[in-house]
Amino acid sequence: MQTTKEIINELLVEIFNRILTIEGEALKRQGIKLSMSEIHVLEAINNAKDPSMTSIAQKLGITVGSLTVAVNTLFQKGYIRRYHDEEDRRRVLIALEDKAFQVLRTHDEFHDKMIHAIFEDLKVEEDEVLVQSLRRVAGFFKDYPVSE
Amino acid sequence: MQTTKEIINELLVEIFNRILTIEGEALKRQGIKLSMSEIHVLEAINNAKDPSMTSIAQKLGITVGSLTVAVNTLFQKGYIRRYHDEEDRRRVLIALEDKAFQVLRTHDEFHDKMIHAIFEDLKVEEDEVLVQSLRRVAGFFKDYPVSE
DNA sequence: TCAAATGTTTTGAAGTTCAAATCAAATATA
DNA sequence: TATATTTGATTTGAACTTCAAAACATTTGA
Repeated sequence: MQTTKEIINELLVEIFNRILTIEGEALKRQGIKLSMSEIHVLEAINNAKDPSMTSIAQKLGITVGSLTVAVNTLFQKGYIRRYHDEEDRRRVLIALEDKAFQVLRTHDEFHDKMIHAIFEDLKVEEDEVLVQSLRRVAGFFKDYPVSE
Repeated sequence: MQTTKEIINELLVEIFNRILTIEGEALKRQGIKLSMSEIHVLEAINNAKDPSMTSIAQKLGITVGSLTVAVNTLFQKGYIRRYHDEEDRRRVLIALEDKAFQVLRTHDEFHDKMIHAIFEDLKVEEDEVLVQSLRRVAGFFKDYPVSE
């Protein structure tokens, strides 16, 4: 009999990678020539209250230098544009092009379908205890200090 | 108010990455010069019923070629050894060296502590509904077809 | 003003992964 | 039994992701 810890461990080690693969393959099938990490960058830009390099990099948990590299290619491919903050011209702000919004919409649709399939299979949609527990787990990690 | 889907989405996109980072940093603090993916390879070897290249690569969801590369460096570093299956000399079997068992023990201890901290914080240890739900979620992804 | 701090980019290196080519051993078939 | 095919693994070259350190630009503070 597995303990809760072992199940959580399994989720962390195996499942996460599998989901990334599934989503990556979906992108390919849909003819979208972006990797999952590029999608994550676009998502972070989309959700950013403050769309500056530092702020987005922090959300993604990568260095600003790494983000610059990613943003360079996304710009080349026409998914984003850069502009300077007029208040502070050191700051580079990023905005999504229409092309990016389209891709995010398509990706969200797939993601929703996948989650929907899970719920259909598991019948957990109305499971209030699960919802509460997951919310707490998510909250826990959200606030967990990322030493740096 | 977030929906269950949004919470799951958050878990998938943000939280798992964060956990990988946390665990990776713990390795560094402990003076272990291995990446999380190398740890995953060692774990897969450790748990393998059939410790052959093909079988381990399949568990990890990577190609056998990629695993060969990983195994080469783990061998260089003295964490594993290779030998041929005497029944079928094409097959290469992998075994862990003591060094690897030590690292896995240390890693497991940290992982347990982390999970323990979560449970202490969340008080979900005896939450049977959560356990059942997580088990089903894990099971779902385990069987999800990885098209290849 | 100019030194320090802050925000970003560039660069070089390391790690991960894949696909394709190659090699080695086992199995099937003529 | 020879040899063609299949199966298991390795090698190689390329792409991608990421980081750290150096460099650059702008702002802020003494």
